[in-house]
Amino acid sequence: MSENVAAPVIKATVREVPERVSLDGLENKFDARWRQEGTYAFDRSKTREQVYSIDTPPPTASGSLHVGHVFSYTHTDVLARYKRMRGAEVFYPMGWDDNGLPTERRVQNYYGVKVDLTLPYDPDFVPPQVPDGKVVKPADQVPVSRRNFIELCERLTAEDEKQFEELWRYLGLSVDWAQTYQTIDANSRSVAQRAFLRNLARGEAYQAEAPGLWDVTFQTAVAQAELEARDYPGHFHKVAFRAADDSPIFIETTRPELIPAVVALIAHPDDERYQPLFGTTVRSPLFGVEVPVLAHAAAEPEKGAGIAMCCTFGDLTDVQWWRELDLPTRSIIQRDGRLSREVPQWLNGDGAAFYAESLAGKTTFSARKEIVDALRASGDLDGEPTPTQRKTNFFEKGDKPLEIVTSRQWYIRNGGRPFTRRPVASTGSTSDLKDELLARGRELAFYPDFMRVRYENWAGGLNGDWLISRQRFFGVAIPLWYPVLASGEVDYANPIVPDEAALPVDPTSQAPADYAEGQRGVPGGFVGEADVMDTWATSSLTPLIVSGWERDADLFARIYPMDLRPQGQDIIRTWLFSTVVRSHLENDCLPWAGAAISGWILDPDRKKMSKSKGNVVTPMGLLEQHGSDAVRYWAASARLGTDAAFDEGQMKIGRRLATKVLNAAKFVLDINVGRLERPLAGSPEAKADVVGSKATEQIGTQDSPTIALDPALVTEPLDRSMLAGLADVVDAATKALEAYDHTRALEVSEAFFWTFCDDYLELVKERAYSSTPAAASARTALAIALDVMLRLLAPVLPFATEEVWGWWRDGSIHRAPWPTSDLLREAAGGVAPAGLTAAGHALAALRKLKSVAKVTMKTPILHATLAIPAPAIPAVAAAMADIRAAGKVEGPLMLIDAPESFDPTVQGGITVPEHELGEPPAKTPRA
RNA sequence: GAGCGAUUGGCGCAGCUGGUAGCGCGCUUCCCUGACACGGAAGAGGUCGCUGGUUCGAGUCCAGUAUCGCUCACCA
Repeated sequence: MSENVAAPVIKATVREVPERVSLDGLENKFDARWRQEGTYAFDRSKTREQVYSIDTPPPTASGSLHVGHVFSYTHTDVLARYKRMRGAEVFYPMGWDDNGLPTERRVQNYYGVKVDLTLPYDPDFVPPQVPDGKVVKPADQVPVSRRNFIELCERLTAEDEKQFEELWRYLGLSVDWAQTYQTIDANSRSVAQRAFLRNLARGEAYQAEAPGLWDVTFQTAVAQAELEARDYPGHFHKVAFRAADDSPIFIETTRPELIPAVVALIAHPDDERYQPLFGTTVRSPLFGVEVPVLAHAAAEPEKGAGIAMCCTFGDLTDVQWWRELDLPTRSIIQRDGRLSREVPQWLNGDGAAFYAESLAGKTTFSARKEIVDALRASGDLDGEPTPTQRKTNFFEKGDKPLEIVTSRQWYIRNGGRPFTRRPVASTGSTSDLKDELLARGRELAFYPDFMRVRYENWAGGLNGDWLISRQRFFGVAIPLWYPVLASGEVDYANPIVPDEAALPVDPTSQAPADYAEGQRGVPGGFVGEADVMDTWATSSLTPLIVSGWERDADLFARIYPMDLRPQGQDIIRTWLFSTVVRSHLENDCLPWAGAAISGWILDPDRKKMSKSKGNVVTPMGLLEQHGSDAVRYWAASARLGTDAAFDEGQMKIGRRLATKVLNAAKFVLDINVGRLERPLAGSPEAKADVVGSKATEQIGTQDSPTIALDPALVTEPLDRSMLAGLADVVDAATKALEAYDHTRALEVSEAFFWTFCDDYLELVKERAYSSTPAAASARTALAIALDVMLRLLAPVLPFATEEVWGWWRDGSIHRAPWPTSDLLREAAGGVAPAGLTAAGHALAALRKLKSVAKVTMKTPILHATLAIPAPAIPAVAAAMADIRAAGKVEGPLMLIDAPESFDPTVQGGITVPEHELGEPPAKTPRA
């Protein structure tokens, strides 16, 4: 700082300052200008060290953006603008997550179509016209090929995406709109398929035929990350199994409809009640199936009767027992959630007849009723079912409890099961994958830091690998085919893999190399994998998608690994974790250095805002009503990781601040170009000046419209003191933003700005108006402060600050350098910030006199005595002329030492002219 | 059941490495002062959830406890 060569003095030319300032219309005005001038365009000639790259969350395209989006995206934008002003070349893309179930459902309803995998692609397909709001019943939906369906998805989401972009532009996100992607576009599909194939080649992706959680509504397997435990009412049924001697063994179950699928009864090995039964068999009620009584440590003696019925499969504990005790498989629940239509082979006699007659093809709900009735009739039900409330796993988007069915699925290793990777070059590591991923979590910077525990909880608690295959249509296809053997059987164990150069591929409509389409589904031919990947399997690759992985090596080297992932706290276990997994497996590094986690928006009742509650405000309406700067101010007032209330009051404060910025700037600039210049009060010319603004303006035109931001011109102690305070603010704001604490930065900047307006501006006003030598000091200090304060506020208030910048500076403020304290400290010349504080207190004391006397502030004070703590006396004395002018003190103003008090107070009172006091206001009692 | 946050004037929040509380809104009173009435001035209002402990001294550190929120686990 000390050795710096004096920077050239900035000379600004004031072009035009509007007569009336306004925030209205700034959003569209500057969106157009920024677009035209490419203000936020990414310069890809910059090196990795110069680049700050952001892995922007792609919002779900099929739906609408809500206040929560505005909130969290503003956080990112504030940071992006800060980094840009700090000189970084910011890579700030925007994606649209149009891949997956939400889009699929929306397209299905919007166009009234459904996918039929057997149909060929029809290039001339025209979707049916569905009137707005009409819902086409599934039976009436037009079947289309998957490729046609995907085209419709792309068409519809393109419209949504246009609207989203409009909103983001209006909000002022400094995104480079040339850097956009969709999670279903060809590049994303290529990246997703390529990454999958590489996982496959390295043994990190595998398929397995296994029992897993299944949603019967969407008829797809779901992953652990998509589960949601919800309260679900049920009943305990006390049911008798029979031992060899016909004595009853009571179990308790909430799912009696699974009795036909029972494979064992299980109790804890130490449970003395059941120890005699271990190794024996018992008969199931109604069906008379003999099942063993077994011991397993996972059985809990306190739960229910202490002995559990193990069925294939009622829950994940059943799966565990089935696996560890090597039990047979007796599945009766089908993929549609109904009991199988054929009588299971292990049933016979009366049991088989009962099944055929009363249970086959029933939903679990009706089957349960049938079985309970039958148990009651047979005397195997002890007492009546007792209601209970339990937690059950649901698919987060579903509304029926998940069932467990056995199916062939694809998995990617994520540490949920023990796995050791091949030693990797960089570390030579052969540690367990879970440990490696936990280490990655420790390596990643979380803002705020406590969000890390969510990662650790999740990664540490995984109990299975990541299931990525979905039995859906709109998604990235799993890029595989399987040979069909001569027998007609499909050889899943030996998938046919496409060449990476051919990606993306759709195995349901394209034949693998060396095969002809005519060989599809015939012996000696092939079948295509029908499943798609889950949407997270694509979005876990966003850093690779945006950075041109395997497509644009030059770009990749400048962007990846990235600097920041901003995202919501709710998807740490999904998006954040899965991205770390993919990056770790593919690139052996973290995908980004840090993750900024935004909180929720709560409505005033402290409930999470949600559509279903009908309390969602449309963001565009909000922006139009309050102005984007105001809404951004509200968002920026909440710290990362903290939930915030939806608070329009805060937006009004933001608007007030933005308006104040315009007005204060207008004043500073006007006064600098002499537009407001006027003779000192009391001089003969003063009387002539009351004519009005026209005359004043004419005076102003005498001066040059050029302002020199020259620290050497700041000579008065009060002015220097103000700049010293601002220097501290710059340092504090910079430090806060470096720590991703945008709230703190805003707070200190804003507080200073108000002090600047309320105290400093008022104190120096008279001097700055005048043509005295000290006026130049005030004017220059005002201009220097304005220049710095505008830049401090620019990340939060991009529109108001850009407006003001345009009045007197060239280029965009958003490409201007972030302020440093050097120049300010130079101008302050060692004067302490406390001087302004003391003078401000002195002024406040004078104001208080008038306020207490209930007179207007322009009332002259005839004499006053200020008691000031001794250390502050020199500063106040130095600013005496300003204090007298601002306080309109016309008579003597005495300063005396008041060691007891830290604030200046008035002693002895003041005198204001009698006539100014007027009649004391009549005190009428209030109702 | 485990973990993580939060608990400060009516409301929304700050209080960094401990020294007897700050801001904004709202409220009261006053002022249309030539940057701004989308403004300005001055006020009233809190023993910082509770209980202990460390310390000369604790919203600030430690232990426990309560309430709220979230995350994970919990389907017999």
